This record gives sequence, C-alpha cells and structure tokens, in this order.
Amino acid sequence: MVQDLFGGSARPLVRVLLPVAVAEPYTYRVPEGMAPGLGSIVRVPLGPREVIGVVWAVDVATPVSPGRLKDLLHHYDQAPPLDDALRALIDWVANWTLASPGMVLRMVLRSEEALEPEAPVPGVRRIEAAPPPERLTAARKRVLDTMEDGFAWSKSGLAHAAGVSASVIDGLIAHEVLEVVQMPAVPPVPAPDPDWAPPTLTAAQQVAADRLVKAASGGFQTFLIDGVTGSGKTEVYFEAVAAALRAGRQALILIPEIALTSAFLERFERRFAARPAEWHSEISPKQRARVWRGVATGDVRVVVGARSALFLPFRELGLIVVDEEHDGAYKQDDRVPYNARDMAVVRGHLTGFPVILASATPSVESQVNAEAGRYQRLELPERALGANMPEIVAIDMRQDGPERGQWLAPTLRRAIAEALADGAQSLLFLNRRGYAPLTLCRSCGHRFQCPNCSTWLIEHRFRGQLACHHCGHVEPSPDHCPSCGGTDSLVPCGPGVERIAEEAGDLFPDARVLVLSSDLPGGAERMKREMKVIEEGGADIVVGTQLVAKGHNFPLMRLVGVVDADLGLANGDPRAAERTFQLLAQVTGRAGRISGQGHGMLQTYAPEHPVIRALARDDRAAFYRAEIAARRAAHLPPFGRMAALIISGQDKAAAAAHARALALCAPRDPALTVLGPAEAALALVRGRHRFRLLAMTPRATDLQGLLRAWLKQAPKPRGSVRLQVDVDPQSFL
DNA sequence: AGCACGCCGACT
DNA sequence: GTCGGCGTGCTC
Repeated sequence: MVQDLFGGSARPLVRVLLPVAVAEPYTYRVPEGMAPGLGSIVRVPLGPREVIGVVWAVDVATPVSPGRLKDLLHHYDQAPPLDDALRALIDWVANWTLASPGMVLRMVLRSEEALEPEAPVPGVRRIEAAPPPERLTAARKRVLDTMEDGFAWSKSGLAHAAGVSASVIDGLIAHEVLEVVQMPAVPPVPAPDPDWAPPTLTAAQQVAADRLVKAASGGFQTFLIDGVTGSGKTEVYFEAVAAALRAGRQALILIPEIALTSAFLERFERRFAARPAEWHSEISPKQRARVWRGVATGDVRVVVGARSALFLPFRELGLIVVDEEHDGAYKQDDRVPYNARDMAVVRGHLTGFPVILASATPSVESQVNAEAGRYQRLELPERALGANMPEIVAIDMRQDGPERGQWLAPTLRRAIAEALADGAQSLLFLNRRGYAPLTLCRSCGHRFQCPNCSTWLIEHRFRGQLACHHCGHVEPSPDHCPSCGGTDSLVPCGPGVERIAEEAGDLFPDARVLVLSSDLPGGAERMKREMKVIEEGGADIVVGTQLVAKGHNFPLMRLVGVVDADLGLANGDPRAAERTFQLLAQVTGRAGRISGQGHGMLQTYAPEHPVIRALARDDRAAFYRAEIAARRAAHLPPFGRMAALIISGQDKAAAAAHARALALCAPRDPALTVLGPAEAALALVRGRHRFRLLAMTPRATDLQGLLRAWLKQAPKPRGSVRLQVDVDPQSFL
C-alpha cells in the first residue's frame, strides 16, 4: 500500500493488456480485496463498455493523470493466469507481425465463457429411502432397473438408456422417487493412453521415432520429418506424442484443413484409445469453452487443431507437431498476419520443448533451415508396407499433343485404357473448375468479362452459367453474342474439369466418369458420398481439381494424369514453382499409394522446367537445389524478406502519397528493392481501394526497422495502414 | 426535420 | 476492436 500526498492510501496500479488494437496496456486501479498477479485475467471498464484483459505488469507508476484511472471490475480467479511463456509469446508475435499485442491477445482469449467454471449439469438420482412408485409401469421399471448402479444420471442420458421419454422421468421426480441433483461437468475428452496400440514400425520409421522419443522429454529442438507420401510420418510423430504424454506433458498437433480432421481424429483414436480435443473455427461455443478450460487446467492432454490452436493457454505443453508444414493454410492474412508453423517453433523456443514439422514436400524455408542445422532432419525415403513410389513421366505436348480442341495426349489415353482394362482407377487432375476458362465470340472477338472484376467469366456447363471465380458473380449462359448479336459464334476456349470429363466420356463411353470439384452442388455431404463411391470402386475415371490432392486416400487409384502441369508455374508469385511442385507431388502421390502399383503422367509444354524435371525424374533434391539457388540469387524468402504494405481507405491522394514516400525511402538502403509502387499507384488510379507494395531485402531487421520508422514519422493517411511481413523468423531465435 | 451512412478519434 | 460524435446528403 502506497501513502499518497494527502495521507490516504492509494490503491496499487496494474497495467492490463486489452484485446483491442492499441499500442500498449492500459493502467487500472486495483480495488480493495482484489489481488491479481501477473497474467491474471480481469474485467475492466473501457469507454462505454466492459472488456476482459490480462495483467501485464504490476505495481507500476501511473502514466496517465490519476483522475482518468478506473478500477478493475473483476478478477477471474477461477481461471489459471496466462503464464510467463505465453505472455512472452504474445509480445513476440506482436513484435514480429507488427500487430498490436492486444490483437494477439485476442487470439488467446477466444472464449469468454471459459473464464467461469462450467455450470454443473442438472441430473437425477434415486432417493434411496423412497419406496418404488405405487403404479410401477413397465417404463418406470425400466428406468429404475437402469439406475440400479446408484449413480446420478443426466435426464436425457437416462431416458435414452432406459428407452423411455423424458416425461416418465419427470413423473418419477414428481412422485419423489427421483431427485434432481447437480452433477459435476463431464471432462471434455477422456485421457489418451500412450501405450494403447503402439504400431509396428519399419526400420527407417523406428530410427526417426527413437530420436523423437529421446527428445520428447528434453528442451527446445526443431525436427523436420521429411518423408515421401505414404512413408508413415504420422505413426512416427504419434510416438513422440506418446512420449510427451508419458512424460506428463500436453501435446498439440496442428493440421492445415478442418475438412481433414474427422479422418485424422479416428486415426488418433486407434492409436491412443481416445479422441483428442478438437479446435478450429467451426466448433460450438460450448465445446470451445470446454477445450479452452481443459487445456488451461491440464484436463485436456492432446489437442488437434487448425492454426488458431497455437494460441491456446496450455498449462504444461511439451510438444507441438505441425503436419503438412508447407501448407499455406498455416498463414493468416487478416488482422495479425502470422504463420502458425513459424510461431509454433517460436513457442517451443520460448517455453523450451521440441517442435516437429512434417511434410512429404517441405517448404523451401524448412529445407534451408534443415541444411543450416537449425532443424534436425529425419528422412523417411521409402513408403511403408513395402509399396513402391509411382513412376512419373512427362508428356511433351509439343510433340505428343492431342488434336486441336482436345486435351488428353495419346500416351495418356493409352494409359487410361490400360487401367480400365485392368479394372483400375485413373485420376485426371486439372486445377480449374468449370467447363472453359474463357468464352469468345468467333465473329467479333467479344470476350465475356466480369462486371465487377477485370477477369474472364468461366463457363459452367453443368449449371448453364457463366461465373466469376473472384467475386462470385454469375449470369446465365448466353445463346448469342451481346456485342454483335451473332448466334452459333460463341466458342469456349481452354479446358476446365467439366470439359475434361466430357472428353474422357467421349473416349471411353463405357467408363464411369466422376467429377470432383469444390463448387459441385450438394456441399460437403455429397462430397463425402462421392469420395466413398470412389473408394469402393464405383468410378473408373475421376476428374478433379485441387481437392483431390489432400487427405483422402483412393486405394484403387493407379494412374494420375496431370492435364496441365504448367498451370500455376507462370504467375508472378515468388512461390509459384514451390507451390506447383508441392501440389503435383501430392497429386501424383495418390497413385498406387496402397497397392504400390502406380504411375503418373504430366502433360507439359515445358519438360525442361526444373519443377517438371524434378517430378519426372523422381529427384526432389534437384528441385530444392534449383529453387534454393534461384531464391538466393533473387533475395527472395528465405534469403530475402518479402513485405507487403497494404494501404486501404478511400482517400486516394493520401494513399498515393504514402506509396511515393515508401518508394523514396527505399533507395536509402542499397539492399532494399521496392517493387510495385507504380503498380500500386496504377491500382489506385483504377479505383481499387487496396494495393500492395512488395519490398525485399536480405535482412528482415533492416526492412522492419525501416518500415516501422517510416510508419511512425509518416503522416497518417485516411483509412488504415497495415504492414505485413512474410518472413521465416528462424534466424532470429 | 429526421436519419442513414461513413469517417475519425478515443478508449487507462 | 468498438463506440459515440459529427458532417454530409438524401427522404418523408
């Protein structure tokens, strides 16, 4: 207690971080009888409303005039405080992403409900002293028989178990045979058993698993499990999870897609006899609160979740696994722009536990980190179960292309025919939805364009529509040209999956052809059904977009034909080659995954491109060598830093002035090249409200410092300014 | 006049 | 992030 000038006792002050986009924590008075410590979760007044926040510093001097100070409203003393390591992570991530710490805290405090203990569930129990009811009907007898064990039951659970309706139970309560009691809330998930079903591992898997198990009880270390499709990475890191559990620690497994969780959870259950807790954007508020609470108290031992699970308040986290670490879904682009893969490594470093990254096609960043010795590489070069990797060949479309208006090369057609003859499945992969990406008028040259965007409209023949894949605009398919009025003059240009399916149907009229594309009517349910149909051999030829690349195993798939392997290589994204390589490796890896009898064909006009050559020669190392050299030469990530300054708002003149300011400050650093102010200015002239500047420098600290200083001194434009830095932080740990 | 909307600054 | 205040412009 501090004596103030007037001899009265001044209340101690604390700084509270609020889930609000302000630069620093705010100061509040601690009222009598409240004793929050570092990390305590509190409720405070903020302007006209109340918000929750976390105590970031205690016993501080007031930075604002005492007259403005307000009192803490409440201390959530039932909720465990955020520990030092988690608070350090919040500050670290805020500093790294240039977001306000409050916005990072917001990702931690995702469930206000979780701060109060879970309300007990009302249940019913037999009143022991009470005799059976006078009229013991069959239904009533079933209820009492079910309750022989003497335990309390939930009403609905009891009704279900006894096969009666809830009114029978209400009747027994009214007759004072049963009483209503408060049952403690059920734990969110049962505890997993690390020794339930240990797998039989191959020699290579065993070597990797042994190293992980050894590291599991130790401090920070990052592993990269670099294993081909089907090599059994999951079994290997499950052993690390088991070791963490045995050591009394919690484990977190991050996976990229929500859509894949259910299959993954089942797999986990087979190994550990219990489902892990689930965490992603779709879970119900109640379950979210349960998992959050359970993670904080230690009742939940393993969480499987999407990137946001990284910010859960684990009590004794001892391992993070990042599965498919190369996946773009780990990046968040809005609010706090972070990559959960990198922040997982940061969390492991701050708390002191191992982190495992796993992929069949690791990101270039992780390959470089492994080469530099920052990550321990664990290689699984062969498929488990003795299956062979598919043989991949490139088809040079300049020499072996089909006739005009057709898209499947003769070599690929022969391979499909062979697969059909053997009763095996083929997958034709084309990452383009719809029938044709462009519709053209042959007589006047009119091209159908989106009224909102500057892109072409994609024909969807099954639906009879033209659609814009950027904004969702749709219009009915035209029967004449709106420009010259010509009928019969409209021609579709280029293929989409629908058109490939049509061609396959024409070539093989007896084959059952099935299209898999994310825009199929019927939603997730239909998709599940279709996947099952394929799995059970109900289709001969599957034509699919990107979604066939992930998750699902097709046991009968023998041939994978990539219709346009060059698609995606040409766009200006610095990661275009890497992404294409990863996608095509994943897709062709679907072939013969179970049978070991598979092959892939890549239709290409650029057979000498490093991506195509690496895939066709089954020489992944060659791809990474070429890509790493190219990145190094161009100062691209992970050697250069790529940042995007996004200025959004209505005031074009102010935003344009900012673009010029950045362009002007760039030459001060000879290593900094600013690409894009001209494009950005152009976008502004065209009336867009957003643009990007891409800036690159070999040293991230330079770029960050430069941009931060510039953001501080520059006049604030109307609208908002957001800075996004896309850089792998390993070199700063 | 009445209000819908967008912008902007404050929030301890 | 969220709120209230305020100016602008449109409608009853």
